[in-house]
Amino acid sequence: MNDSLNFIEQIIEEDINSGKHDGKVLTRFPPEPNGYLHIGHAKAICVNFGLAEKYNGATNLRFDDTNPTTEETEYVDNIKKDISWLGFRWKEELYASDYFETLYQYAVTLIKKGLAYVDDSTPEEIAAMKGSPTEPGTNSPYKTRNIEENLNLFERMRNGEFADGSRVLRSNVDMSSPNMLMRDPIIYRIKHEHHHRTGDKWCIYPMYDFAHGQSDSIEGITHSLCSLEFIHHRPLYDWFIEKLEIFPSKQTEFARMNVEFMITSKRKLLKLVQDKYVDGWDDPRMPTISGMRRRGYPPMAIRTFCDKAGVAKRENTIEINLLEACVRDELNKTAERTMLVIDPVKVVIKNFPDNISEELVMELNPEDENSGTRPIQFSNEIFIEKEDFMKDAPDNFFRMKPGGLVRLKHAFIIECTGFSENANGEVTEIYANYFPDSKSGQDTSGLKAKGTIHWVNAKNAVNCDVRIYDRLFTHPSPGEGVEDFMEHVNKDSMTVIATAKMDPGMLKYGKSFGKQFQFLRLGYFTVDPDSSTEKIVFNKTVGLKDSWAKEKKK
RNA sequence: UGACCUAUGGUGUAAUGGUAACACUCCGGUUUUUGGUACCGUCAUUCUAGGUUCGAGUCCUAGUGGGUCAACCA
Repeated sequence: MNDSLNFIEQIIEEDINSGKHDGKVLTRFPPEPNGYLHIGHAKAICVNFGLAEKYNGATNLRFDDTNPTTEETEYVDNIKKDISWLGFRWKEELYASDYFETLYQYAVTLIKKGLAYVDDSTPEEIAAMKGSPTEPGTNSPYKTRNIEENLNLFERMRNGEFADGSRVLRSNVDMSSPNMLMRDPIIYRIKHEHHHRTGDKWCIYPMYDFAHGQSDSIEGITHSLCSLEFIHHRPLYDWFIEKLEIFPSKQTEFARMNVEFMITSKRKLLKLVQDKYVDGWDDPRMPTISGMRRRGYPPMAIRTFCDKAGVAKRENTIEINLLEACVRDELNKTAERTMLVIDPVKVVIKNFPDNISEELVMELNPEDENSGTRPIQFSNEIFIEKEDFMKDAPDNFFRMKPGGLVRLKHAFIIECTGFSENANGEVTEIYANYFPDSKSGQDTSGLKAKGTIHWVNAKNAVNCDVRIYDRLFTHPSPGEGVEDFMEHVNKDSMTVIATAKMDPGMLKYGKSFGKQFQFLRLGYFTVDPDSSTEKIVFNKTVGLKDSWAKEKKK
């Protein structure tokens, strides 16, 4: 597809070429099971799984569950569902908590080497001794505690003899390091908490820095890919591997992907849900994977998007245009076409016989020769889109206008002969004549219609709900330049339309959640789980490009 | 008064010391029974100052801008 390599691919190829790890590539995706996956995670998933796939390697799914107070099994299931939906398969499903005993022994090893000590200081004291980015820290009075005492104390920590927060195990590195993370970081803390997997077996839990890299090493992860914010952790990551003399996994950092009009902060997302600005984590406006799924974004479109966004180390904000282009591109190839009228007005075709209907043929997807067709019924009363008719139309308006010709998609050319309107000047009904010899596919009329519009047979049309979504935020970088990001929430991000008309044959898709359609000339839509076989609810995924909208502005 | 990362069109990513390119957007056009798709075209780019070199977007130094780091979170 593209023969230029990103910087991680270059590293991997160098490693393969030099015979490192026998040319094997093993990556990992390490979510903490305390929230829902979002577009940013999708990027990390694509990078980790994608690279492994490209280099004939594999990827472990490892839940980073070292903090029992925030983690739940419910999230584990959703995370697995999201990754699978994106189309990736992990080699092994693992948990950092699987390694608690090994990690404990690693800590003992460190203590025995004089590289870790039990600190009785309070959290406040430890913070004070940390120093600041510009000032070195100071040594804890417990830093010189002897090995025997440390071993004894650490064992008693494990045995539950001490209260939460009363003691910690710290690594013995360097309190004067310019890297704050090297200033004797805490590696074990006491938490008398129930863990979602280990239950009440443990009351001490390792910190991220003493779990993540070690887990990588235990699994034999060759390339541990993470976001840039962890770059300061790398010296520590390497330090533990060196001192513990364990498998040398290598951490490589790349920049997180930001997307215009989207937020990925767990706290902010939660606020939107709790304050009911959206209808749950899978609301189609949410940047969560479950939200995008419900919105109708195809998994392949999300993967293509992440690929096209690229991998590098600088701050970036990807235009939402690119995501929507990927979605359209995918759906154009795959979505079944049908006609639906969102804002209907009736057209009466005066020279078409009443009480009969004519069966016409509609192609399911012009981009796919094998997609087939479906029959549709034409009669003397149809609905068209209100905005496809203009009383006083300019020359560049190619749709329906008095005295003008227009093609009804898959049907006939009609000529508008008049209309009626109410006291407010709103058009209530339109009149037309059709040309029997202008039928789609067998047109012998010689007539030319500049425009083609979609329609629905009014004689048997049924109502459905259509939910139209707009951006969740009014600013491409929500929260920028204002005190509270909520100031940028778009209050009109969802419009529910209950007047839409469709062919009754569509009712059979009432339980086909996620089924995708292109409503001709309107956009891509998908069946929402709120649907039933009595009443379908469609979510608008994304509109078609609309060059008429641009033309109108001129 | 620290350390680390980073700087290429509007956006993102390439160019691995040798003609700055690709995608999306924008704008214009061709085709079209979706004002969609497809196709073609236009505009537009190396933060600044020094240095090394026959030659620097690339290497070096300094500056400037942006980002990150002081949770018993991950």
